[in-house]
Amino acid sequence: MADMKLTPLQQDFVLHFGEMGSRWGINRTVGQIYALLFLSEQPLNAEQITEGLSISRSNTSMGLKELQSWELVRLRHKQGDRRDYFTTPDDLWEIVRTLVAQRRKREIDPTLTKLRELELRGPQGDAYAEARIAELRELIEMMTAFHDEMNRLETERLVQLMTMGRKLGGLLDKTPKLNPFRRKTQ
Amino acid sequence: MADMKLTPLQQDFVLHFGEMGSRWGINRTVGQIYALLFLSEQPLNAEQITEGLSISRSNTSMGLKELQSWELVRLRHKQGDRRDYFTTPDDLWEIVRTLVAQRRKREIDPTLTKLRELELRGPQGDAYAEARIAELRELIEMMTAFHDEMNRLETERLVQLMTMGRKLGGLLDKTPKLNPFRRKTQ
DNA sequence: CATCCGTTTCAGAAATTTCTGAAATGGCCG
DNA sequence: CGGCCATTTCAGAAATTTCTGAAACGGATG
Repeated sequence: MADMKLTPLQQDFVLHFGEMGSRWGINRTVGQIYALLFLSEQPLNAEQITEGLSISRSNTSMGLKELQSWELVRLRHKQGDRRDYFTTPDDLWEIVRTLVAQRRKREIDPTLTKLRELELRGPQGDAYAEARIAELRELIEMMTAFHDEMNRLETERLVQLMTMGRKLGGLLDKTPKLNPFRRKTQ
Repeated sequence: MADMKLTPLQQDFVLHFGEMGSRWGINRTVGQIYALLFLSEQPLNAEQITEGLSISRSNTSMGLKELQSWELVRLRHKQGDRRDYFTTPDDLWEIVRTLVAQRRKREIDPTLTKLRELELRGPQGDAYAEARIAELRELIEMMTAFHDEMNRLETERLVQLMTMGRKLGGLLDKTPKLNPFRRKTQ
């Protein structure tokens, strides 16, 4: 663990996460740091990450700060060593929960706030736009409420729900019911 | 509809979508074009969008191309007018389905492919990393299978499921069952 | 309080992404 | 075919984001 040469497997995984970073809304370095920590059994310190990824020390520092702001990374300490060591949670479901929660916070919540703010202005004479905005707000509220529910489930129940497969549809009452989100025209 | 002055409501909504664009993995212009189309009862042509958003004609063209590649926008034609007109679907659920499908295609599927590729190499002597990769692949497979299931449901059933609230947990069998994704240690 | 060691900040450099105007393309019509 | 109109392409300009090295910071220790 001293010289931090990556195995070909780590190398490949890390590079992939780096490339995907931009699609995931993080930058390459942040993706690579996360990937490296994800595959490391032992916590790593900033120096090891810097060396492993051949990036600058300050870049590592910024990347770690970013990952901490996402709460995707844990800080650890070792006896008699004042450097910071980092890991990712062992439990993948916990990672997913964090990821979803953070994306919601950054990608959804600000828009929900904005939509509510727009509605507070009351009718402005553009009935279509106003209806469209209200409809979007309702949809987002429904989805976030559902997310809250799923989040409340213990992991075990969640896995149970997700692995139900075809049985899912069967659980639901098939009585015809009006769908508030379907429009009359197209 | 001729001179495309935006109302304050449209203006504000469009600017918000522009700002959020970067968080959503699209650029400002693309976000703005989508927002404008979303609030427009009538389909708009490229010229109207260009004018409404005060951007260049070529930027509009590129933005529309991008939105078409996401399948988030529909092409329409008017009698005796050979310009292309664009709209967003009336049905918000359809928009959400498209969005989720596209994000999965761009953000998840390539990684799933990569993970499988890494596993095909067989044991390389880094048991921890190999286990971690396998675990991640299994998790992603479970989630995509679940997505496929949800996607199969008609909108009405989906809404029914999402609005179940607390009853969700109650539906599930509470018999203790081993969770294949929880690790022994932390 | 001076030094050591690890971390963070920050201004500018480098890289990347976005945007524009001009030119090219493509199809329709007379 | 030649002109017209809408759209796309593309090379360079502009804007934004990422990355680096150097300096500042902070806190433990002798």
